[in-house]
Formats: sequence, C-alpha cells, structure tokens
Amino acid sequence: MTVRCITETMSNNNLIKGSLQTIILKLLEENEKMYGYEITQRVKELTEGEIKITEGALYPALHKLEAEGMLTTEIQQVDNRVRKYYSLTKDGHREVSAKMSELQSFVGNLQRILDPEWKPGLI
Amino acid sequence: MTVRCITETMSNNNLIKGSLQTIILKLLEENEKMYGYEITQRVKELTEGEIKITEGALYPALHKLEAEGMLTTEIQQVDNRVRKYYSLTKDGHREVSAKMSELQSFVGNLQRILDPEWKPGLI
DNA sequence: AAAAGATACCTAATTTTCTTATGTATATAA
DNA sequence: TTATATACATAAGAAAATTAGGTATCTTTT
Repeated sequence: MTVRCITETMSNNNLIKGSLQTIILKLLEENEKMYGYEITQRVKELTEGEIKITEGALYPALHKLEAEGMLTTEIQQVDNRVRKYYSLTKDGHREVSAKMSELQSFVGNLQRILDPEWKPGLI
Repeated sequence: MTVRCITETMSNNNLIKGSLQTIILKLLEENEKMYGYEITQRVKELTEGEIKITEGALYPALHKLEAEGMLTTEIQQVDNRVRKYYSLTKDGHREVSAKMSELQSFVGNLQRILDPEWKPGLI
C-alpha cells in the first residue's frame, strides 16, 4: 500500500464566484469553437496554473449557457474520443459585451473601495 | 390607492460574490471603528451608488468575521439608537493583508484571461 | 397629525454558484 | 499494469449571496 502525503498550499485560490460565465463567453469570442476540457487547460495556461476551473463548475455552467441560448454545441469524434464543441450564438455574442463591461465596472468599483489612491488606468 | 411603477435598470449589478469580507476588513483597517450601516453608506459613496451592500449579506458577514475572531464589537447609544461598532483584532489585521493579496492576485489572473493585451500595471 | 424616509439592528427562506466526490471511457507513458 | 492525461457527466453539500420580512427611533414632508 502506498500512502501519499500531499502538502498543498493553503488556499485553493478559487476565490470569487460569478466570473466563470464571463470567462467562458470571452474565450469563445476569441476562439470561435472550444470544448470543455480545452477551456480548463486554456485558463490554466493563461494564469500559469493559478486558476483551475473544476469540472464540477465548468460543465454545469456550459449546460446552463446552452439552455439560455448563448451557446450551441456540435459533437466531434477524435480518435474514438468524443469532444463536445461549444460556440457562441448571436445572443451569446451580445452577452459577451454586456458581461465584460459589468465585470470591468465591478473591478473598477472594487479598486475604488480597496485602494483610495486608485485612478482608472492603473491597477 | 397608489400604484408605483418602478422601472429599474436591468441588472442590480452586484456581481461577484466573495469580496465582501475583504471589503469589510479593508474599510476597518482604514477606519479603526465602524458600524454596519456606516459600512453600507461608505461603499455606496465610494462607488457612486453602483455597489449597494445589502443588509442580508452584511450582517451575517460581520457576525461570521466576529465568530472567527477577526473583529470585536462595542455597543454605543446615540440618541436612543443603538450602534454596534466593529474593529479589527490582531488576527483581523493579519487577515487584511492576506485577503487583499488574494484578491489582487485574482483580479490579475482575471485580466490575463479576459484581456490578452493586459500587462500588470494597467487596468 | 400622519405618512414617508432615513437611520440602525436582525433573521429566515431561497437561490446561485461553487467544491468535492464519484462515475464512465479511451489513449499513452512509466 | 498502473498511473496519468484526455474527455465527458452528475449528485451531495457548502458558501455566500438575494429577497423578504421584522423591530424601533428620529426627521422630513405632506
């Protein structure tokens, strides 16, 4: 029997709910067509491993966006493995801008609260 | 009978859960001593009305931070009205820095995902 | 004087969004 | 052959909010 003792860094840094939808939509705006696993890997790359989208969060979010008419899917077979590609609908494209400005505005407000010195244009 | 028809702007833009604790801690670091209602008003001021902390979110958050030993309270009577002042404990002071860097790091990662052009130092 | 609004606290039910855990299945590397 | 990577999915539970309700005092408006 092997016992592996894993010492993890304290915080699993997932902090701050509510941005996953925006992340998905924005990545799909830039990439035309992505599948779930690809999204998790892209986010990991872009943040140098600091943000890991869990599957339990991702797939329900994708399904919800699809149910809301923001995304359409298309299944592809690649080496006997199934991939489910998502892409933006017309509504989805509209939604990206909305979500992005909400998020940027929120981040701006956060800076105003947390950093009294802060002026737009700096982080 | 008066029927008031209120047309609100679509989103109540409170977006992004998980930053309330940090906001509370940071405001208390700057102000030594604040009461709940004061916090809601300060946030409203700082964001020009764009972020409204609801009481249903604020009070449970304050109670939780107190239970965790981050805050202490002190009741004051002002004109027959009760005010419950909160201030940071030693642990609370330590926690502010931790929460702040978590949040700044998260916002940085968010920018890396959402804005490929982004470099630290800009927003 | 009465009503409305601001000040000041609180909680309970519900919803949203996540984590954690589990399950299936194939391909590849150790 | 065992673990890891790829690729999908769901279910139970926790966390943190929204929404809606309650109490009470003081001030401003009607």
